[in-house]
Amino acid sequence: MSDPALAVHDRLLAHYGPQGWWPADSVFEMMVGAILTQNTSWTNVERAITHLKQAGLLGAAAIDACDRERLAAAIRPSGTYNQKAQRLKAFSRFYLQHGGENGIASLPEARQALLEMHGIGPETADSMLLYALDRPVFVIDAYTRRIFARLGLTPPDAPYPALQAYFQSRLPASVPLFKEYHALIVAHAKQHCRTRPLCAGCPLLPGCAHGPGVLRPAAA
DNA sequence: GGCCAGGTGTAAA
DNA sequence: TTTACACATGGC
Repeated sequence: MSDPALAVHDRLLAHYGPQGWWPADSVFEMMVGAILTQNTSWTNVERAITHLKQAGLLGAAAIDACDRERLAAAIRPSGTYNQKAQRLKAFSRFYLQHGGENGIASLPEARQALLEMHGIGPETADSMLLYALDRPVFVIDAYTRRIFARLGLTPPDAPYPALQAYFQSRLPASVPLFKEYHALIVAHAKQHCRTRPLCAGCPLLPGCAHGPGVLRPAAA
């Protein structure tokens, strides 16, 4: 009998297939995307990243050197662009000071160092650690909290560290597994569990309309 | 026109 | 220590 946390992953993977996260051309682009996607749809992040590329601003030195207003204008489609411009500049400085992703990756307390930066919270830090730096940390987002609360596996108000511990204590510490799992949760949430407080047709819920063990889209 | 998006930080109560 | 709000564009 496998753990429910692993069973959910297996069902999601069987249904949706590998998600291929994180979509980016470089490690730095991934980390930029992690900041840009804060409370923002990925399609808007893509627009912002395209603008950055066109402006020659998708590099730490370029972001560090450019005016905050110009950076903000480039990332405008991602929303909260003034905040994010400031955050990108702070992160780019951090990135340069540590000698790039390899320097950051070699920090024993990389997570703590990221969290100490203004504008990088636990989800952004863990997204960077998992997808950009290949550290086996499980990323918790609003979807994860919502879905697993609905499944009755975790308390709805469980704090971030408790949810992270839930997964990390039950799953093998595998970077590919953690990457795929978080991506699958997002893919599933987009399709089924966006609405609150309950998604009656969610195939992961007990007694769902699709019957036991069956995963397919809620749309008829 | 309202709600939501691969959150985070700050300020009231 | 909770709760509320600001940040802000774009899709549905």
